[in-house]
Amino acid sequence: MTHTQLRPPTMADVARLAGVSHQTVSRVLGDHPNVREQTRVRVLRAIEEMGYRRNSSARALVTRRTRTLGVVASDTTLYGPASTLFALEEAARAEGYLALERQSAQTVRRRSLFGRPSLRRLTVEELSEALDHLGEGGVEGVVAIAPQRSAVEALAELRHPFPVVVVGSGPGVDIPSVSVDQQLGGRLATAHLLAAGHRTVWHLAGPEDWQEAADRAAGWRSTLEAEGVEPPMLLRGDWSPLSGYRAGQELAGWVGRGLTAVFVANDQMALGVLRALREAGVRTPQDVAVVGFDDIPESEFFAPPLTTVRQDFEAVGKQGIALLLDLIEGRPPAASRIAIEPQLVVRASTFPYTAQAERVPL
Amino acid sequence: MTHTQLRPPTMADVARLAGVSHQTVSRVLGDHPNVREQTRVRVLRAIEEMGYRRNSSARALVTRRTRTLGVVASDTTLYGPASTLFALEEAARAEGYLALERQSAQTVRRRSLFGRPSLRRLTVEELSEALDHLGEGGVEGVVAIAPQRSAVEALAELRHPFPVVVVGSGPGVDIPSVSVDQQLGGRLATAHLLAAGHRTVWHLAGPEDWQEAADRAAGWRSTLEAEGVEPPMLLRGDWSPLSGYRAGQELAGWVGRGLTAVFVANDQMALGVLRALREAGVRTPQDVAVVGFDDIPESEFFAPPLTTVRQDFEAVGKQGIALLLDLIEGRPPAASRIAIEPQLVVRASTFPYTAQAERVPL
DNA sequence: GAGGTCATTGTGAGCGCTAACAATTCATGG
DNA sequence: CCATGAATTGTTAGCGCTCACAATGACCTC
Repeated sequence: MTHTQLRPPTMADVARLAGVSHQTVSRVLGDHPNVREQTRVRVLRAIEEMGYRRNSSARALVTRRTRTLGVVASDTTLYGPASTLFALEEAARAEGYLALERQSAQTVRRRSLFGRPSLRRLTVEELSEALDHLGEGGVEGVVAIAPQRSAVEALAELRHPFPVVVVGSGPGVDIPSVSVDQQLGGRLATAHLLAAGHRTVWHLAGPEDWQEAADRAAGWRSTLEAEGVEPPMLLRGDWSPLSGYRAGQELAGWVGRGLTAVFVANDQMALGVLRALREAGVRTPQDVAVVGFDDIPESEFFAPPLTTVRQDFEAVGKQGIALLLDLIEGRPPAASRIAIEPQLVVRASTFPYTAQAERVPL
Repeated sequence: MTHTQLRPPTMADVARLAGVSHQTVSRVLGDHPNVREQTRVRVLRAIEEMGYRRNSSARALVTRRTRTLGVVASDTTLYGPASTLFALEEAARAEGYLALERQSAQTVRRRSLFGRPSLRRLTVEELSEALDHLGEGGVEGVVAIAPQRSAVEALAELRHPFPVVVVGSGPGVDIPSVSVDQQLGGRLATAHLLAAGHRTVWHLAGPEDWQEAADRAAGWRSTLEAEGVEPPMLLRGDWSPLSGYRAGQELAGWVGRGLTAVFVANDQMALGVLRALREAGVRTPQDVAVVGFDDIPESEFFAPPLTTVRQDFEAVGKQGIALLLDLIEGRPPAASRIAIEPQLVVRASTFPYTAQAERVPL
């Protein structure tokens, strides 16, 4: 047992031991300039000797600053939200803040009967309760990792005594936000496939309610339309490998009937698609090229290694915290809608960009 | 903008509006029994009207309770630590606590040159700083997700004014801990392969410093030795798919020379092994059976689907928080070394248990 | 040597809340 | 009708800290 149950020493105790007033101790701790070196050393020694630490509650009470930020997240078992969360904590720490985490959905069972937790919509009540909870924890502001449109809308309705920034959801309701430019990602993926010679590109999208899913699909659609190509039927999954597998089985049925390339809205579903195609005797990329989204650490080792779109979560975290701090400090924020550029990572699941430069437009 | 910059109302403000004393307001908020219903309603209405929230710092100052727990983690991009973190937050919330998160390693770049962040050892200084930081955030206790032996040792040395519980590291230094029984996991995996008819089982272990890696290897070794089998050369990786890929290339060279089964210490490395074997023309499971560890959501969709060992992180989180709270409240903990049982999940990367029941002992 | 300036230290108040105790009200029974 | 005790409400004193201001003393300047 390396901790004691005794009441911890106070500033006054330290002051007494050092033979100064409590205010001088406070000054030393606050790096106040006008303290004689000799006094400073004496105080520091006393602090060391007693193992003194300032009481954060007392400080927060008088300064009205807790130096704590809240993070609300829903399904943090997904790669994107999880990566964002860690980037946020890191950025907050760099700014001298602590991160209070709070998942807003109730127990997310690790996997349902067949491989994946079911995605839950965030209700207004859940979000409201989460914000209240964080508020009672004394946060000065909150970053919400809210990729679902419904969540952002709920956030816009809610009243709270601190600023809130949304990350992970693109333009939508009028809330300060930071996100990766998902439409651009969709365009990059689709254009890559078209440039490799494919006449058209199919798309397996994410859940309807997710802003990111909608944006990726919009990027896909606009790229096709700009080339005068009628977008084929859109498939939907729930981000899970299993849903990708099922969609892949369906896609396999279209091979030979115009399907040669698929843009899948995330890497996990792409994994399922790859497996379904393989089981159906369809080769990747010879018969069907596949592009994913996210660039999870595993995708480089899929069979075959997956071409995908990488998102810079670190940048999202940094910008999100920067924006939130601007709001907290009352500074005019540099921008209240920040978009980060994604990046295409080409691997073996598509033909290299240069291999079939000849493209046949319709 | 849904927040105001005005000074928030205090209990006294509410009391004035409701025509009672601030203490009565406090009583209402604290669900104190002896408050007349009529008064209660009046106070509640005033609270509602002013949008009043209790000041957590003031409460914490006088009650000496912050209802906040800290979590230190190092590499939270790995599946295990990440899952544990979320389980901890959930369990803490269920007990009415908030979770203050703090990563102890500095910036973990998402991926180094070739696919993975490098694993960092936690130094005593880093851990010490992390605990200090959390301490200044007012935590009542800390859960450390510390799978590295060096981290646990550092923790044992450190002096801190609150209880600390370690999760994810098995028995070792004398610190209260909760973890999955990794040795049992190693035994399950190895016994499964032996029972399927393999003469021996190779092992690709995790990094040397990781307690989990050591325990899994120990379970593997003891199972072989109990059967009178001399354990083959042990390979090491760093948990990443890339390191698995490299080890897989080496393993492929041993096929035909007694290698028919491999137990890989985590699923990500197993993914790399599978790819290397495939590229070398080695079939799984016909030529070489592979077992992983962790049961990440993707492993069901690997090529082939991976037999692996599932860990119950939710249980780890619950037990970890329960143990920490016992310590905080000064209750005698039920047990200060808790082990959770892992579970074998059989898939196509090994022959089903029943397929080759005939086992030929040496 | 009086007056001024600066560096250094101390004093007092009060942040918003809860806990302990004091005061008031109300119903009841003798 | 008044004592008696329970129910209800109010009063007071800090929790440990920072802020504003006051006090002290050393050192100049003319």
